[in-house]
Amino acid sequence: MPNIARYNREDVIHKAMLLFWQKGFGATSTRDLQQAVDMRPGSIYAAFGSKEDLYAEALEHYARCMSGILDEKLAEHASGLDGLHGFFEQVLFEPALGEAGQVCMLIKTLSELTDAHAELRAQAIASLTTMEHLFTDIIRDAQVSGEIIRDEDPQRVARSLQVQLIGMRSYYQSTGDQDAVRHLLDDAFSRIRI
Amino acid sequence: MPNIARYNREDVIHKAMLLFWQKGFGATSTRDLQQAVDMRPGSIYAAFGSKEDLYAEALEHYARCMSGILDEKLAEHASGLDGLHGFFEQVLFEPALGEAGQVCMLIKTLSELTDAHAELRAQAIASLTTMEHLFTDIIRDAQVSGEIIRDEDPQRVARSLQVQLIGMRSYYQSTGDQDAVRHLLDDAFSRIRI
DNA sequence: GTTGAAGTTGATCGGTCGATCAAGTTCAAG
DNA sequence: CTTGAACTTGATCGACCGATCAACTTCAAC
Repeated sequence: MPNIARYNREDVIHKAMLLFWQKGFGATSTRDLQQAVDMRPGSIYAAFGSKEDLYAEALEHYARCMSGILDEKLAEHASGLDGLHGFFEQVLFEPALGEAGQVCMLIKTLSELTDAHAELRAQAIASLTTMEHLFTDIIRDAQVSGEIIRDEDPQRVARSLQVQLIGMRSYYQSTGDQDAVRHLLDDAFSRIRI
Repeated sequence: MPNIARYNREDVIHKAMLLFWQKGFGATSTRDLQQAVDMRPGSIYAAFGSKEDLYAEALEHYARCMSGILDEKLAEHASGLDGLHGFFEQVLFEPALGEAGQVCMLIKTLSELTDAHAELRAQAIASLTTMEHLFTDIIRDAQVSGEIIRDEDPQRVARSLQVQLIGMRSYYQSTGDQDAVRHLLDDAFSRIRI
């Protein structure tokens, strides 16, 4: 029937995600977005509705990417715990997604936005919860296979790891001290092993 | 000679700090500040120079408050490690400064601001480093007094605690799960004791 | 009481913000 | 070809941004 869309939706969302992630929601202007995705305002608003809607899609895309990276790492290692360790390593040091030393986009969202954007906050919280559950499953499996002592609540261990990952990413982006973060990472995992 | 200032500088900085901390640098408008500190734009700019300069003073004030809280807690406990534990507890659960469940203002600053505000970033990093050094001194003393095993690098232990505090504050503000954070906090300290 | 520097006020500056929309363009369907 | 719905374009909207400044007020010094 009509004219065909000249943009690739996934590509646009990915580029918007990288820009939002780097600059934050408030500091990213619609002009910045127009340039980053090479679309004019009318097209963007027709395709995505509003800046907030586009951010929501970017956030979902981010969470999907992180899950994808975890899956990759789990596939690379026979041991789930090694896979999780690899995931932490990649997220911290070989981002492949965005720049090195960037804080988690979910955490950055929650840090920046108030209840004036309650939906985006809720979405970020939901994604964090999902990640925690993925971690918990890995820890539980590691207990079954004897890599971790069994008498620890797997959810508590997973939560501790997630908290430490959040902290390490903040610390790394502040100081850029890769050696220090390496030690923190290795300590975090050696504490729970065997 | 002249007219006397009708405002109390410390009080204004404190109110500005609370607002900046809650909303962030970019999302806090000069109108918001005018209302919060009950001053007109001309007076604010005459007294503080610019929004960025005022933020710098607010950030310094925040860091001073945190050091003050740590000093209080150290004075309350005979053991430095107990004092540090008390500091973590207060910062997480009885803020007294600002609202409960608020992310560290230094971390929030670093999360929000890019190199376009390099001076504010540098200031936040410097304050974080100062806190890490304070933690390190406490850990070293605790090793001397036998509360912690001696063959651990005190800086690494301090860094681990700081990273966990950063992570716990983010986690707490995301989930509001006080019990979970309580356990994380107790685990963090029980891991290093004796 | 007069002086004048310090402090205050609120209107106002140019810019940028998120969002809109009439006009123009494209292309599968008939 | 012609049609017309889908899509794109860029000018433009009102709102708000950080910052400025001329006019005004205050009060210690003389």
